[in-house]
Amino acid sequence: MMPPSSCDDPKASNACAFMDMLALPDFSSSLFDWPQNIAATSAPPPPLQPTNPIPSPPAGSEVLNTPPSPNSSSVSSSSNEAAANKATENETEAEEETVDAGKAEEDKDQDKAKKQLKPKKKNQKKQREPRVAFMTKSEVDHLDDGYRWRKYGQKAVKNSPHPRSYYRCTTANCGVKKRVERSSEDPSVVMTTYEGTHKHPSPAAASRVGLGLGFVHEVSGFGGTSGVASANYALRQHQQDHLAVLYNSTSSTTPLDVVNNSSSINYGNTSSLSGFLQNPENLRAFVPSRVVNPHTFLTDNGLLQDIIVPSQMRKEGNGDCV
DNA sequence: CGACTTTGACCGGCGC
DNA sequence: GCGCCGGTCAAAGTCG
Repeated sequence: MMPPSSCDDPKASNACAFMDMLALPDFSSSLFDWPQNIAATSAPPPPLQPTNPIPSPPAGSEVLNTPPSPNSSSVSSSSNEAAANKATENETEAEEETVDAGKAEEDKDQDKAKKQLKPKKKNQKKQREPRVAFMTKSEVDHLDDGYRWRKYGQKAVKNSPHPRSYYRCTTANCGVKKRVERSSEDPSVVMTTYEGTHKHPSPAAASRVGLGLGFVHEVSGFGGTSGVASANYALRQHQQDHLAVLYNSTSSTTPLDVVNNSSSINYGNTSSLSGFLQNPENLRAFVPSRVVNPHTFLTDNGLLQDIIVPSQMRKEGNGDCV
């Protein structure tokens, strides 16, 4: 079922590739104390811990990159923020209500009422759940990431012939959500956004002990790991060979990190998420303020280590890994 | 029959 | 204030 994990994959130098492809500023000497020879550094991932088995994205697709559109930070956060906040509120309330199982019925009714009347609290800009997004090249919209999702909505996307689908983790008390939409430029590209953190093991992971579904957990400081894990999983699963962008929308519009796996896609229109990401300038501008601590990244077997970066990609930027 | 999808409606935020 | 838009709900339909 599950494709072989690529943890032990020789694509370890992804971190390096990551930076290269992004043509990021020289973080190695400024922001952080980047490890030398990242490529070499990405040593074999330590035994994965079943800590936070996170989701895993897709099966049967190539992870490309994410879609935060430059102008609209829709994917990443801003525009979604509002709704997200709203949602969060609802979720929070829901949780509180569910505390008392005996009131299940009542809650239901209340929920309804809530929805209809919305006496919601205001000025409570709840913190957005950590979000991670990535693009994959796939024929299927809903990629298998190891978790079970229920579709709860679909909306037409402006300026795009492809609708956006909304999924929620079916596990009780797990508020993780996922948004899936196809790129308007390249229909073969699926943009997936994970929001929130799973508080339970992945069903798939359960039967996949040792597969390495815990690494994402190591990427601390991101504010969340589910999405990251999912993305990682996806990447691993599909051995994508494209650009993968992961960002944490928790912090407004700053992506957590961007991982480039390839440059085979050419999005000319920067007004689109994909196009935006294709522009190194954009990436550069996006990442710096919140670049993930390389140490965490590399030494903890974080994202990069899990994200597959084809050798061909490693030469995108400067070519050499510091 | 339960789980999941579809789909139209609703709601709140935001920009004008 | 109004309209647009993203996100969510929930009834109805579909599927295994």
